[in-house]
Amino acid sequence: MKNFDMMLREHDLKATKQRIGILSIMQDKGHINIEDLYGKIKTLFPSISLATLYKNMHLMLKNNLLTEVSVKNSKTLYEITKDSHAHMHCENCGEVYDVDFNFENLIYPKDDSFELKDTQVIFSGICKNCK
Amino acid sequence: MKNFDMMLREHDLKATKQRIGILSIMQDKGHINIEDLYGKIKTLFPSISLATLYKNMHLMLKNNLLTEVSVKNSKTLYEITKDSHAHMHCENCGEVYDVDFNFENLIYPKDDSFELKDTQVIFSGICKNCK
DNA sequence: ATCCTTGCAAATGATTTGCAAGAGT
DNA sequence: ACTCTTGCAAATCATTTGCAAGGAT
Repeated sequence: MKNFDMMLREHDLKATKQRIGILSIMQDKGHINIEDLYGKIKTLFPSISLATLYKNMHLMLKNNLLTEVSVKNSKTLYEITKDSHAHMHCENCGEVYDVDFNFENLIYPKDDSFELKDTQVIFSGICKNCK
Repeated sequence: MKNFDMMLREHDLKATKQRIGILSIMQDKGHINIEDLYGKIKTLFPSISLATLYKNMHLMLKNNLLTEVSVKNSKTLYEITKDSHAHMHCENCGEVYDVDFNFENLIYPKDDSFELKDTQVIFSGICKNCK
């Protein structure tokens, strides 16, 4: 718990028990949407409100503690910000897996008029479990 | 108009004037979200309802005439399905640009347990106009 | 003629806001 | 103590549904 406590402080956020709870669930799940996260966090803090969850998600996103993962046909997912990697998204069960990926290998028409900040790669298909 | 008329038929959809209107706006705009699309389509068909727009978008997506583009922190965008390409997304103005991209060049740890169907690449940053 | 699509209104679902009480530093 | 966060309720915004009338083949 000291762990998440520090993470929050380092990102200029107060370490509330709700936030620590959110982060511990996210660490456990890897990728999670708001609905599922709310279900989980309520088992830790039965009185937590959805408004609090949304407020915290937005704050942690803004402070770069969390990262948004947008996948087609699915609710937006969130993960704890990690080093660069790609995602595999199962179109059947919706699960998202991290994939080691070296962005240096990406060959594309460099365009100096565009200030590149981030690159996202998402592989869609059917995962092992669903085949 | 014969153009979109045929496109619709080829995808097993009736060619209604509302659908043709939606497609012509999309062709013109390239990438557009529901809200903006509704604003535009209403100038062509003032009495069109949002429900009709949503129903048609879902049908055309299902029949692969349209493709969904999910970008972070923005409303979902839609485009007319085209040959494979990547996207550049401006974090400032929200504009999305198509980028020629050869997916053959993508090097990643192939995993036979995952049945790959589609790969999405999104470059985020600041576009020329916003710099 | 038949089946699909439209437009409307209402229902549902998702996200945001304001505010008073409580928690963190 | 001071400021930020929480929980609640209500407001707003986004998407979906059912149904009767109209349109496409």
